Amino acid sequence: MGRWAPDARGRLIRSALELYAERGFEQTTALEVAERAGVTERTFFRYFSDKREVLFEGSRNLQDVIVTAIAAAPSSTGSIDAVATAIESAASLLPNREYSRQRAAVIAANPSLQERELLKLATLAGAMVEALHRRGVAKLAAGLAAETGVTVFKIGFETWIGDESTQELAQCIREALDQLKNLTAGA
Amino acid sequence: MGRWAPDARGRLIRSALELYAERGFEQTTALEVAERAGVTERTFFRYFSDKREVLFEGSRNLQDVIVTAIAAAPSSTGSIDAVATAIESAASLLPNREYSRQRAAVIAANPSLQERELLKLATLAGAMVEALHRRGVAKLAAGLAAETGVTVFKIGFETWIGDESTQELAQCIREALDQLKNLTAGA
DNA sequence: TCCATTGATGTCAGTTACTGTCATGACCGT
DNA sequence: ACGGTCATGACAGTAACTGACATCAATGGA
Repeated sequence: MGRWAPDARGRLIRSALELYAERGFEQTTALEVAERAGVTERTFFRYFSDKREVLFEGSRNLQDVIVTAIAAAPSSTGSIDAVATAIESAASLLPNREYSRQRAAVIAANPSLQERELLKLATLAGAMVEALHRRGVAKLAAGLAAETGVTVFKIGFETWIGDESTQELAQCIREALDQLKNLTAGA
Repeated sequence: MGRWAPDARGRLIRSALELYAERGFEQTTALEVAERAGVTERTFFRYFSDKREVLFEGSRNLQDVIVTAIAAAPSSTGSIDAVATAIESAASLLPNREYSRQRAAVIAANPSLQERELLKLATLAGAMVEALHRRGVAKLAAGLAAETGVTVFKIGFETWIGDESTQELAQCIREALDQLKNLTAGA
C-alpha cells in the first residue's frame, strides 16, 4: 500500500469535492479531478466505480457500524430505540461539519447525486431491517422502524448542517426522534 | 401530432421494456431499442431524456393527480387519511398488473433504475408535503404523513404485484395502511 | 548483489450514453 | 401550388467508463 504518491484516494476525494463545489458536478470532468489529484483519469476509475461514488466514501463503513450496534443492543430495547441509538453511535464517524455542509450542498444541486444518496439510504434501511430480523422483530415492524430511523437521521442531519450552534450531530438526531415521538403520541 | 409513424413514443416504451426484460438493462443499447421501435437513436433521446426515463413515463401525471386529490379532500380529513385516499384514487391510473410486474422485475434487477425510482418517490413525497402545507398541516407532520404515504404505497404495490389473487391495487394499499395503523396503535 | 515478483500506475484504444446542428420531407393552411 | 411547420434522419462531437498491455519502484529471496 502506498508505495507511490501516498493517499491518492484521499487526494481524489478532496479534489473532487473542491471542483464539484466550484464549478458544479456536471461541469467537472473526471479528467479534471484526476489532474488536480496528480493522477490519470484511469486511476480515478480504479479507486471509484463512477464519478459520483467519490462523494460517498465511507457510507459502507457507517452501515456496518450501525448494523453491529443494532445487534449489540440489549434485547429489552424496543426496535425504534435500538435503531435510533445505533444511528447516534455512528454519528461520531461522520466527517466534520464544514466538509459535510459542502458535500450536502453539492449533492442538493444535482439530481443524479441525490439519486445515489437515496439508494445508499435505502440500502442502509435494508441492512437495518435484516439486523432487526435477527433480533426477532416482525417483518413489517422492522421495515417501519428502519424507515423511521432513516427519516430521523435525515432530519437530524439537516438540522445539524443548517444549525449555527455547536450542537453535536447525535444530539440533533435525538431531538428529531423526540419530536417524532411527540407527534405520533399526539395523534 | 403523429403525422409520421403513429405512436412512436408508445412503441419506444414497449420496445424498451421488452429488450430490458429479455437481455437486461445494461446489456441493451439505446440504439437497439430505437431500431426495434423503427426510429433512430436520436429520436429515442428526443422523447426521453435518458435511457432509464423510458420506464418512468406517467409518474409525473400520477403526481399531479395525487396532489389534486389531497387539495380536494374535505378539511376535516386527517393528513394521513387524505394522503392515503389520494394515493388510492390514483391507483386506477397505473398500467395493468402484467406490465407492472415486468417493469418491477426490470427495475429490481438494476441499481441505477432503483435510484431513479427512489428519486421519483422522493419527488412525489415532496409534492405531497407542499399540498399538505396548503391545507395548513405543520411541516414536520406533513413530512411524516407524506413519507408514510409513500411507504404504504410501496408496500401495497409490492403486495399487489406479488399476489396471485385478482385483488385490486387500491385494496392492497388500503390493507397496508390498516396494518400500519394497527402496528402504531399497538406500540 | 542481483533478479524475479508484485502491485499501483500510465497508456491507449474502444464502446456507449447523450447533445448540437443542419438537412429532409410530409403535412397544413392559404 | 406554395411557403411554413414539425417530426425525423444524418452526422459529428463530448465525456463516462472499460479492457488490455506496458512500466517501474519496492520487496524478498538466492
